[in-house]
Amino acid sequence: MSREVRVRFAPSPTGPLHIGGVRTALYNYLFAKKYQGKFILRIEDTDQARYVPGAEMYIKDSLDWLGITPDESPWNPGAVGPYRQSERKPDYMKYALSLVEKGLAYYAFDTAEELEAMRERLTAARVVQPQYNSITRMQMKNSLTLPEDEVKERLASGEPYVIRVKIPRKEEVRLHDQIRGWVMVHSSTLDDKVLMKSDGMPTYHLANIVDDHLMGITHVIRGEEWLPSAPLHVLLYRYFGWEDTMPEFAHLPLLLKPDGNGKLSKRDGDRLGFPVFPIDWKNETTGETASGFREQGYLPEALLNFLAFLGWNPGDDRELFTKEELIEAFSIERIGKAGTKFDIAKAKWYNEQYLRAKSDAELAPYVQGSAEKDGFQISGETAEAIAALTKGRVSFPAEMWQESRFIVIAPEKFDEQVVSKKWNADAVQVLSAYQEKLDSFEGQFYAVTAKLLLESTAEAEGIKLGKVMQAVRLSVTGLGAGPDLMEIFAILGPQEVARRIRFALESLPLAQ
RNA sequence: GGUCCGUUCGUCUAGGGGUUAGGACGCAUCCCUUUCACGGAUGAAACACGGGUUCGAUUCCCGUACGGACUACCA
Repeated sequence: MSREVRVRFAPSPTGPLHIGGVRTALYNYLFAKKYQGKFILRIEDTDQARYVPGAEMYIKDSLDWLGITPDESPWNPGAVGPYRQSERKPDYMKYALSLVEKGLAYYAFDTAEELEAMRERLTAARVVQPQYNSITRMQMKNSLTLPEDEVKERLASGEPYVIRVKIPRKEEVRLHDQIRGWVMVHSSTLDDKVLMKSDGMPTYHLANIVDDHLMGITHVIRGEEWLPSAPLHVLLYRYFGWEDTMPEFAHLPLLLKPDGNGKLSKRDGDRLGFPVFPIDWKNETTGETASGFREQGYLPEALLNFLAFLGWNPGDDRELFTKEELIEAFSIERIGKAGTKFDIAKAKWYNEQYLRAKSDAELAPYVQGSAEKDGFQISGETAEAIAALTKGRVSFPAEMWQESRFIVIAPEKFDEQVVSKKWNADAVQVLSAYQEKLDSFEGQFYAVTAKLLLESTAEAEGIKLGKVMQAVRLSVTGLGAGPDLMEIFAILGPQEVARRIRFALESLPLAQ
């Protein structure tokens, strides 16, 4: 009988969640849902110095926006809470001490200066990797080297100490990773990592193992940056006697910068012209805002789809997946091994696909919102018409309004390049006649109606419509290019079109 | 430096001992369009290198190169 699948996303609230973290969360979510398991959010706030207020809510808001809401979290706790490590503080010392009792960990009293001196001494002695390990620990101040009485005395006097894990001298540590297969590391390359810090808080390594065990985590899906410390984690499971329920590991390939080298970092923010955060993040100390995908106009379902394909693929040619389809298709076996460069052009393409798939009614509020920011109130009807006209031409919702604001705002200036090239006697002749016909027009004014009327006008004047078409567009929109002109006429209505044409005729006298 | 991980078109990737090495983004050309886009079609574009193993390696093995992660009382 296999256990219920339980996975966790465990960010530390040290700032805004970056997009790589979002992908990790997504993969965890997809995996959990695929197997009808639970997706847990655990806040790893054991580093008091780096704690950033607001980061927790940012994480929650980001996940909510993308629809990858945890089944258990600080905000909807399950049975294994609390879900913030700072609130689980008493547990960790207990577990660390159990290791000390078993002789698998020890107290260490070395000061920062002493540690630094040790590293310098080792470096001077040409030791390739100066570290606190099975060899050097015998020259340091710890419960392995100090007399028992002195250790007790130091502890009783309240002297600061840490608890370090005792890594075996010679041992091959084997670790199975679902993406990379078996990974072998020799314990001699590992150091005696700190488990409990002198402030009484656990380090990531201890807290992570204890919590994953206590929370019944079955699969650890996390970034590749954790692979080097995974052998230590395996060792800890063994030391605690939890090997039989040790989770499966899957270390995800990293998200890389699109330019140059290295992993995509928070600093890359707006440097590269695209966001690396899911939603806007305002830095309270500097007052600066790092932009997010949401505010840039990315639709959550598009970003989700894009993110899923960064390092994973379904094995066939399909690329457009709803969240439900992703859940159905997802598997750890199909996650790639190599790092993935972040290509914003593809994200944009996904956004276009999802934008076009939306109904005009769904898009209307976006148009109304943009208009309002611009200082205009427009009706739902107009907004829908604009959406219909522009959604196939743009990448982001806000561009629909930008593409068509001349519908609401009559042009006062005209594109000079188009004026000089296309504004001529023929155009003036056709437009003069057309505006008169529009004035006397009665009945429903559809796009085809507008077109028929324009065509017959040009014909009556003996002028090829194709020669003056751009001038017609110019007179009504002020521009040389844009959405289907006749559809625009239909939205404006005959009177408004006629009025604009007259304004253009007055504003643009023909040069003699 | 050390340990670990990786390497198919510019990018995301499929594939896998014998293939015209497939798709997508982007790019180019053409078609559609009385504009610009959308859409459609076509095209250019890749198995890092060197050794093995094999009748045959892009695919398996080893090495090299290159890239990346880690190397804190940070996660």
